[in-house]
Amino acid sequence: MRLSKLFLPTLKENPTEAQIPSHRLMLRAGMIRQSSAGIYTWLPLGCTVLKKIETIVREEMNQTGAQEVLMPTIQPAEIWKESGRYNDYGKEMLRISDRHKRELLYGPTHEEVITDVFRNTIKSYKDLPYNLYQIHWKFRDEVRPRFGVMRGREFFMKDCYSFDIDKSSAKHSYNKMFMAYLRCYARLGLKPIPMQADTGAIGGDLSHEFIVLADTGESEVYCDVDWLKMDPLSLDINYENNLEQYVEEWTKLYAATDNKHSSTNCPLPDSRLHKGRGIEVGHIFYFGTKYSESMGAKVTNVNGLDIPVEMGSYGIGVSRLVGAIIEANHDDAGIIWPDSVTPYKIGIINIKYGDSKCDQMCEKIYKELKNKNIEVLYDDRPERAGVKFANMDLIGLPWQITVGPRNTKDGLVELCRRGNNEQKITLSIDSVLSRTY
RNA sequence: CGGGGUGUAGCGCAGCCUGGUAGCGCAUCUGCUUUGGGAGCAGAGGGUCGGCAGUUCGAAUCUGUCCACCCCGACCA
Repeated sequence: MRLSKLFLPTLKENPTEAQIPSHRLMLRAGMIRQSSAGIYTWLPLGCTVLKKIETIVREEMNQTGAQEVLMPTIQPAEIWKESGRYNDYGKEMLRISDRHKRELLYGPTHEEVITDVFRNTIKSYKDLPYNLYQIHWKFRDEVRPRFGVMRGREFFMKDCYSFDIDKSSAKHSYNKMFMAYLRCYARLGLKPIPMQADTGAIGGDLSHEFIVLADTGESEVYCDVDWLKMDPLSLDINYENNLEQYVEEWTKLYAATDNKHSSTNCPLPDSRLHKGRGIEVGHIFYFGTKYSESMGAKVTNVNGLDIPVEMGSYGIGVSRLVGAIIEANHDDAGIIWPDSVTPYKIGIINIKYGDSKCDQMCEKIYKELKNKNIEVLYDDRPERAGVKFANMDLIGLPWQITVGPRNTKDGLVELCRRGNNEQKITLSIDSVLSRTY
């Protein structure tokens, strides 16, 4: 992509409304614009990152055998009355009515919709288990939206719902999600820590929330220093096998949020206690028959008896993750994207646009990298060098190739890794084209 | 939902106390100079001062009311 063509409205100054780094940087880097409180338009740069995260989450979900669906954003109030949540959910649920005065709502979550589909179609234990997921928009009318996309009212979420015939099978479904979540976050360049959690409005008796560590996170987190060494991607997981040992491995180390932690109940000596900050980016629940019971989602078991199906639901805040990743990866100059989600892998800075040597070299590098299917953003604007450096640092592409008159005469360019700008290396155009990024 | 705050050009702000017809920096456009970390000079365009009502000869400024947004707390992916 040529920067001269890209819709990228960056801001030099900090917008006053943005208080935390991710919000500030997303606005400044031209990723989002606010539409109203807690509701955003995603501009090309932000949209690309969102899609990248979505793809990783989708890949990991598919690996577990979960199947993708799309449910409506607008739901009938009727099914919520059946489950008993229509009144319970409170003002966070946006209630609307259509021209016939029928009661509708903009879905804050989808247990009711999926349970409704399930009960109308699945009748036998032989069909189970199923795990169905979707990745799309939800709306919760938060009293106080804040922190940009980290706490919006409209948000992009992966939610999935498991259906099993009995408790042990349901536990396996839960464990699959548990492990898949660890993998998702790790692939996004984050350090995930699962923590025992309250089940809140969704209900149930088994639940974990996933916290990622970030210095500017919203809540304090206390955990065993050994968490920092854990790497979910090093595990070779077969989702067909019993995953209990892995889950145990990943829940035995101490971890607690500040409202559950106190120096008196903490089992760790100070030397092993890591105190940091974290952001909640996922939550998984096993809630048994809470909805299947109230909504009559029953299947016939091996003995010919109709029994309510065992369920769980599992959420990942995809749009929130964009903010969380930035919170965990930025410096004073801007964002530092992890390779897995960066909107472009390489930025080419043409220091002197209009200089035939610089232009030619940039064009060559741009075209050849594109031919190698590397996502590259070429700053071909007739701007001053300082503007281009500042912009490239702000949008945080992991690699920067600088082409300037100092080096073009010798056929050389400079390469540096975002975050290590002082460690620029000078190399030939051939080696910059042949190396792997 | 309780408490606090802010709405003036695309962004950041001053002006308001003490009413007299709107200003600064950045951005944008034009020209010249400059050219390796958000350039300099000269010029230009852009605002029904959040909306409505009132007081007044006259309202960005005073009064009332509504709206929007932000911050702190309680709640959440």
